[in-house]
Amino acid sequence: MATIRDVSKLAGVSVATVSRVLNKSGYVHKSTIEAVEKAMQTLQYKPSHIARSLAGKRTATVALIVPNILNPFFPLLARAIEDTAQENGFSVLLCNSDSSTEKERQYMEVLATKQVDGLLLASYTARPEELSAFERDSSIPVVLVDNCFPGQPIASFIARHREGARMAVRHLTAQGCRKIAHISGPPHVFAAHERRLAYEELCQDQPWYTPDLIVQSDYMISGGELAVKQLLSRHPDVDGVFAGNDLLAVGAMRVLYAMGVHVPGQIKLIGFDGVAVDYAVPGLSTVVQPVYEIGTQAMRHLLARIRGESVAPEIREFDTRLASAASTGC
Amino acid sequence: MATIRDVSKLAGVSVATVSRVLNKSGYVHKSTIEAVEKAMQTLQYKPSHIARSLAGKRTATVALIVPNILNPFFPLLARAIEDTAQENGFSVLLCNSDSSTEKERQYMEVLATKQVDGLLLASYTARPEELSAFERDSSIPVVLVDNCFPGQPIASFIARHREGARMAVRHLTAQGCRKIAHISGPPHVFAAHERRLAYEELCQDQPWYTPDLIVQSDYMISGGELAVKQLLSRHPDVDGVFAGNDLLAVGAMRVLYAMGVHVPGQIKLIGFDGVAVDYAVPGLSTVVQPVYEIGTQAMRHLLARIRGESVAPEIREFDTRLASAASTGC
DNA sequence: TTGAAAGCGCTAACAA
DNA sequence: TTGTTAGCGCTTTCAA
Repeated sequence: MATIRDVSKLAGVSVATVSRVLNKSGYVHKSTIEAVEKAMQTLQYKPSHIARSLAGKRTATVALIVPNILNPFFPLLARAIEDTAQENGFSVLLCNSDSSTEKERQYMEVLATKQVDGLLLASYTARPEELSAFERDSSIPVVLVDNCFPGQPIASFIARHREGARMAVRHLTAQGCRKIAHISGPPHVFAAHERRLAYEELCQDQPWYTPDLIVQSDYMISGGELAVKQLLSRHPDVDGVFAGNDLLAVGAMRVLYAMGVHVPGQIKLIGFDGVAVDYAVPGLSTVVQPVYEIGTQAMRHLLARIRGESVAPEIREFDTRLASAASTGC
Repeated sequence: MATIRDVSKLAGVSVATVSRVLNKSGYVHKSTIEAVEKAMQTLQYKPSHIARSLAGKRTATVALIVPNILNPFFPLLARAIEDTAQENGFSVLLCNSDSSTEKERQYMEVLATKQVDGLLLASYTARPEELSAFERDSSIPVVLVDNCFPGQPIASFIARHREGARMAVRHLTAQGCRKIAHISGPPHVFAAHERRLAYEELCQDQPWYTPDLIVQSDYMISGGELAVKQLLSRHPDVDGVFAGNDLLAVGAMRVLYAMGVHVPGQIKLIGFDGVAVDYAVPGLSTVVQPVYEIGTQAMRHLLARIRGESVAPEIREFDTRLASAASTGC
């Protein structure tokens, strides 16, 4: 592998000059530029990122920590982030935290010693103080995705879950549902909380409402299966289910199908996220988050921070969209 | 951030000694080890990966290039690889090639200058000579996943697709199918080719067989939708479909459902991969690849290569497993 | 068992 | 417009 020194010798200039043409910094005579570029060509010179990182301070690498890339929400997010990174000459380190604060902590420690230039974090367990401390100590900018801490100075990119959930419930009502249940996600997950609040807000004054129409679950298919069984044993007359996310909805759909309960004939079902839409048969109604857009914008913001542009750590919210399909009778 | 020099001063030893206790290399007196460790503690010392990489040659980072993390096959692979990497102190860079040789080439160039220690490649477009050349020029070991070049000295980890496909076809036959079609994947994809060969091998001598029972497609849901439409217009009497992968099967299932063709009553359907199983309603029969195992073993092999252990670049094959469900009447 | 010192390949003052 | 040089933080001979 040719080094900057080899190039400088071949071109008959100093390494500083080579560095200058490499970084297009400072003044270099046109003819020297050409000579240097020619030397680089013939030597097949490729600057070492490692050496650059040690000398300068940029690694051109960011990290993405997600709970689990197997949850279909995250591949789309990862893809958006990687695309945007790639366009800007950055690489992406992928980390799975399993929502364990311990694993998150470990990752962040390694990432700091690897000197990544920025961190995109999809976490529902991290505390805002820890994140601020990490930013301060490591001086690595952090951007939160799909979560936020209102009032804290942490950049966050998140959909308008409350509004989206309202759309879901209203849609069920509009489709004729008269007793709607909700399978909610983990309460410490901001999005899950928001969705549940929207359901309660719209339903709690209805004559048929009782608190145990809400079944709490995780965000997994198996959770949806379990939840809908519980629900039907408590309330056999439910005719609409707002599942906290698409995985829960798929789980619910599978059980209903197995039990011979017709969807949407007997029960109408709607999910949230818009990630499993293409897989479900029959089509699953859902509230679609603009995940790709969220990822792109989050990465753009992070890049701006990395470049030292002074961007405020605002909370950016994104509109959702109702996608109605067979599972609600559309 | 404390450096090795800070530690050496506080401990009253040289940086070389600190380096020795850091790497547990060479002889160090027990009492000095303790002193150094104490100094590291009080200074909260964390060695810089970057500096280590420049001095030594290890980055403790590998790259994973996949066509597209959105294809549900790859998150599972990525998860396996990342888990194994993490257990061994390695990080994983994620790259999406979109099966473009140009993007692959670009990534590999960047990865070489970033001096990743190894490359896991899921590619159906790369040529074996290029890979060998890359290994030689960059001295970065490459492991191929879900593809292989028989006869070439490139380590490969891949399922026994031919056998798996035979299971699929035999299962359809056993379930009573008397005219079986095949939706095949891209012909340049090794796995797709193998699966198709198995289908042909088992079906071409049947009285009902005609070559146009094979519809060629991509490996996407939309492809499956299109293919099954074509198929039914050509052969309305087909009663079994072996889809080249689960995405194709899901696409087929959606169209069949929409057309009012009952699955499995009128047509029995089976997929391949085992990645969308949990999403489909009703359950999709499929041939399950041990994707997690493949990823784990591939990463282990790569780690061995990185450590300089002399491992032969063999082709490792993995058994598949039939998972029968509602879509074939089980 | 320990230390001094020469790099690893590059950037960024500072001089010229 | 260009060159000299001192690092960046660590590893690794080579001597002691």
